[in-house]
Amino acid sequence: MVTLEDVAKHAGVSLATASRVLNGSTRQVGAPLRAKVEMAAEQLGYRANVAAQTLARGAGNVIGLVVHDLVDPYFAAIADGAMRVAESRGLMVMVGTTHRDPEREIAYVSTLNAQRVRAVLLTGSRLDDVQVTRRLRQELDRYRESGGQVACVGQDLLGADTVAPGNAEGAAELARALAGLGHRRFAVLAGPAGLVTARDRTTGFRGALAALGLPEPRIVHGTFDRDGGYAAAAGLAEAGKEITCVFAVNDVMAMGALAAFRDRGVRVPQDVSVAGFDDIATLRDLVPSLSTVRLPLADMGARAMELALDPAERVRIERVAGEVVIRESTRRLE
Amino acid sequence: MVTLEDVAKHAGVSLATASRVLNGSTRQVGAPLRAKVEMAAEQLGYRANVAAQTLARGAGNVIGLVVHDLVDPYFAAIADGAMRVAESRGLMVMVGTTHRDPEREIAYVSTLNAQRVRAVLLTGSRLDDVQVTRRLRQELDRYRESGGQVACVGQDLLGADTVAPGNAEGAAELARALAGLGHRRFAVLAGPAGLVTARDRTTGFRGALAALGLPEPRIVHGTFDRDGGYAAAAGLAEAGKEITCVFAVNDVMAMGALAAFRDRGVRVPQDVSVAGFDDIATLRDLVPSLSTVRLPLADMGARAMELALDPAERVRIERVAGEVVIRESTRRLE
DNA sequence: GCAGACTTGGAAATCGTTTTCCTGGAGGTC
DNA sequence: GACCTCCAGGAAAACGATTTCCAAGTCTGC
Repeated sequence: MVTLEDVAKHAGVSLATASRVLNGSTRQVGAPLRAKVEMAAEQLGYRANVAAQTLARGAGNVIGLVVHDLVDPYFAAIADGAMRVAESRGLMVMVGTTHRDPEREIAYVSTLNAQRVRAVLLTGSRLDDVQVTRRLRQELDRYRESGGQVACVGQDLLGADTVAPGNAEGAAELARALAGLGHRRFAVLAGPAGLVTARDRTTGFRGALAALGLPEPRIVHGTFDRDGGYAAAAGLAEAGKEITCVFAVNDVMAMGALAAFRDRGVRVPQDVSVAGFDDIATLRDLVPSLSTVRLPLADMGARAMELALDPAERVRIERVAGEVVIRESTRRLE
Repeated sequence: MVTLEDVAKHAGVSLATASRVLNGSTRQVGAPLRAKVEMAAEQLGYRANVAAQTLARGAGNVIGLVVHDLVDPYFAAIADGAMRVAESRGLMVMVGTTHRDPEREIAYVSTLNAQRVRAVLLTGSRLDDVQVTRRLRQELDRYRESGGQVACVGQDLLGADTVAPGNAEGAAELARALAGLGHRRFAVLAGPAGLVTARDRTTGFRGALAALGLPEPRIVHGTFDRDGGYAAAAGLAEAGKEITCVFAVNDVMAMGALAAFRDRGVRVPQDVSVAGFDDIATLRDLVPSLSTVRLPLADMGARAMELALDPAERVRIERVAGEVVIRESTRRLE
């Protein structure tokens, strides 16, 4: 293991000079010495020890990123956007996946704190659990006290810079668009009861329907993933036929719903319309193509990273509006 | 920032004792002191400084993971498997995305070396470029000299532990299966010319056809992603009609091909059969469902992580066989 | 009751950098 | 030419842990 001292010795200069040459400093070093140090470093194959640098400088160049599930394209897209920004600034990203376990999320913040990462990005929906949220906030506060930055993608529940998608508003606008197509009797595949994102989308949707004087939609809970959408839609297909339009609170669930209907011979959109939320890129080629609310996921991730990297006095909440996109999976009722 | 010294002082013990209590050690500490230290740490909200630990111990608990593109479900699945193993051992994962730029890959190895990560996992296809491969190997050697472990998912080109999917064999078996369905005139959406994975799958497929005495398939190059599949299939649809089966060298390209055919009124599988490779989970709900070669991606990622974490004397190459899965996108010719 | 073995606690060296001082020489001004 | 400023270079003190070595007890066995 070749250290800076080896390089300095080999170049015949002091440790300080070698450090100044190799790892950026405000101080100047004369050209001849500079050249000697660079030569020596090259010859010996010197690689700075980041742990030592982090210790000495008191701050590293690593960012912590916490997601629920990397395989979910929603998180993959956000992570991708965030990582591009980090890369462009020469920072490494440390990723933790919670698999939707809030305890793991708290544990990750603690670990990332120990790693003295420069900032932590928390992405994904919070649970509607005061206890857990409180403990998470506590852990975050501890991290901030030691100089860390925090940013979120999702709900503004943690007192940190947040990129907040307009879940309720987007869902409401979707509801109005679907009502505009003539739909009256809806079902909502609402995901888990305790998940704030799912709840916001559900209530936004219901609220808009109520404002239009339309009947209450049928609410079906389930998991927030493809299988949850499948199961919920399957239950629906068995039960009543009077529903003309199903809103799944995310695209992946909508994909599951599509599969469930297909397996049961229910045609989409002829027999029932289906809409999702997120506009996941990987799912654009589904047949029928999915009506949904588009969220600029990569941009949201990128923006959150920027917020974390360029701290401000005040807590900043940036709202991101979703854009309703009507495609083939929802039809106009005559 | 509360340090171990603060804790020790607060508990009225020495630094050494505090260290032994809080951060695992072989040495015992008496119950009363132990309790005092734990109390103090709790009260002060002590979080160990990993940079300092890494420096003192000479080895950190971070793993480096290099992927080409996190949004590509292929890499997401591998990364997920790898990260689960890392998590189960209490290790953090630092992720770098190359966006298919081999220079970035080399740069990442260098950065991860500087970070003194315990192991580096390189996933994804190598390019068929001797220069780049040589330089990457050089960087890896430098990393290994300083005690790092390396493992790959993909081709065995780097002299490191490798989990190697049977690309050629899987493609060959797929070719035989498709021939068994009565197909004779094939096209291969072969991806980029220089990409080893793409090349292996293409040559495996061609080889099997040749062995069966079937005519040469038509080879169309393009990018390795959805749009590449779309463009290649689009070109194909314009040109000849005599082709009855199209093999896209990965599922994402096959999805693009499906879309291209659909847009042009070419029915799959009635007019043309389509097969892919990988069996991406997110794509299981495509219509028609995709015939493909299943690769246990998450397991491969997990296995590579295990190889990296449990080093051996000899370089280990583990071959993973793909399993042909025939679904709806390929039909039997009568 | 005592030699030897084992255990527990602490002082201090160490890990590889950065950075603060300090020093001596060069350059500029009057 | 004296004085002041500026600057390149080096010695040494952090940074926050771990770990080696040493000293002082505490057991054990006879």
